[in-house]
Amino acid sequence: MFNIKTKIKSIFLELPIGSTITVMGWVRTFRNNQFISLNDGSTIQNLQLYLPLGSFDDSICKRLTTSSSIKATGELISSQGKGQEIELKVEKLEILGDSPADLYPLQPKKHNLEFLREQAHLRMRTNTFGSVFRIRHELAFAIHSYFHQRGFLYWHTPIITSSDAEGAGEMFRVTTLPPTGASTLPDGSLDFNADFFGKQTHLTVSGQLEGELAAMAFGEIYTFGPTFRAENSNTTRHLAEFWMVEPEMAFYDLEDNMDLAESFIKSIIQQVLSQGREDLQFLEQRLIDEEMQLPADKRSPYTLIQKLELVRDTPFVRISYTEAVNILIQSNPYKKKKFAYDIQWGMDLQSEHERYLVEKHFKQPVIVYNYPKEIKAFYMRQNTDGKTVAAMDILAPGIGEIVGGSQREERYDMLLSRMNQLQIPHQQLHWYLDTRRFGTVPHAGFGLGFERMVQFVTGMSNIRDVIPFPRTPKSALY
RNA sequence: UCCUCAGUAGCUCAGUUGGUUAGAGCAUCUGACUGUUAAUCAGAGGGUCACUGGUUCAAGUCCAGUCUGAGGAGCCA
Repeated sequence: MFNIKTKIKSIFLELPIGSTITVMGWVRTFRNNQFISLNDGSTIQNLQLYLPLGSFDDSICKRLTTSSSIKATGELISSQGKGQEIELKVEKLEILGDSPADLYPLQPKKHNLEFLREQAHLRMRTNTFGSVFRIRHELAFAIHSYFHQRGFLYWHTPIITSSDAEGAGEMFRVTTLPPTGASTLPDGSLDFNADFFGKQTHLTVSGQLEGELAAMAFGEIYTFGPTFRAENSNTTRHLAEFWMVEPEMAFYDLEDNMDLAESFIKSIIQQVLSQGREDLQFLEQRLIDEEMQLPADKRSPYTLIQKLELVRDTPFVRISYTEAVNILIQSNPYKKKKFAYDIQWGMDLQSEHERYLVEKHFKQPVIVYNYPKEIKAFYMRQNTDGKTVAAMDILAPGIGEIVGGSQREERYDMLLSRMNQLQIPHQQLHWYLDTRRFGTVPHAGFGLGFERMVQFVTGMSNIRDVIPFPRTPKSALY
């Protein structure tokens, strides 16, 4: 029977001094042959277990190594030591699983993140990753509750798709064809008729198009699922497998869309500020310690929590693409030719330009809207100026694009002609076009990269450190 | 994919103009100590210098290629 255990988190909340309780968890350190620092994952806080000298056999004490798992029962007392207020005076101790000290790869000291990335199966037992993944959970939960409270339907879109016309990047092929000796057509290409689905299939790169179908039935929906891109991207903000949140709303225009995105981000940040405080404080201190190494002018002006409170409390700046270009052209770095890339109306904003806007000029999240239609996707609604589409990107300090969205083109003829211009085959998307033929309505939506949001909230600089098992080019450990 | 940097003990790193048997701290192991806070003290063990080839009397060190990792860029969320 394991359900007699008390979670360490609740012990610190309730402080039931004098009562006898049982805890189970993993040993972080065993000091002075008397003190176990125990963590059970429910909180970043460790419970100190006190083993009076001589009360337990040497053969037991020797097995209290880092990451060994134990069950301990005793009385909760106030601590005589300085570092903690309470401790458990252990009367019964059972070792559930040994952890040989000469083999266990993690030491009770600071490891760098690259080493821990290679120990992905154990790194969640460290303070930093414990906090990151508890906050990841808190954010995921906050996302569901935000949409659920507003009557959005949680909509499951397919992970295996047969449409290759979504245009959101390279796709992973899904196949049961044998690696060698698969039957081919006369022209030498693979015969996908023999494949599992009788056609070529891929892992999804976006659930948006299927999300739009649901918005045309339920009004407001969101998806929250895994997404796959076979791009050879080697950066601190790209993964081959990541999680994306994609709300899609009928009867919304671009402004409604921006309002929702802003309210959504503020709400989930508020949720983490109130529910994940201890973990945020730990991560904040971690960043402060890290920044101590930097020269003063390179340090960030805010602490992690201050940054999140600022985002929660300040209205996002909203500027059109045209205004953004004007700001950039009048900026000092542009005049002094500090930008590596040129800026002209019609060109996509480069990372350095987005960073300037967000980190130097406005110093807070910025929504840029109404982009030139040439640099945006076929499904975005064309504006009356004939040059721009009703797109919007939310740019966050340190991360860049965290949300990309648009009002969708609901007019059948306009959509069809744009698809023809871009040579997108409509045969495969007849089901998508049908929504514009049968009861079409103005609608809009956006995509939020979940890991980028976790990065923003935790302050972790590499996206590989905010997902439990990162998949990147040349790397799918575990 | 491009540019830059890196790869030496389990971890973090030092290793001089190429020159004996490649070092340190932490961890580990052994012993001591005991109200500790990544406990402390003493001793011991631990190396395919990423891989392949080349230059040289001699390569951890120089050269070429490969692999892996990191940062930046592109693509994007």
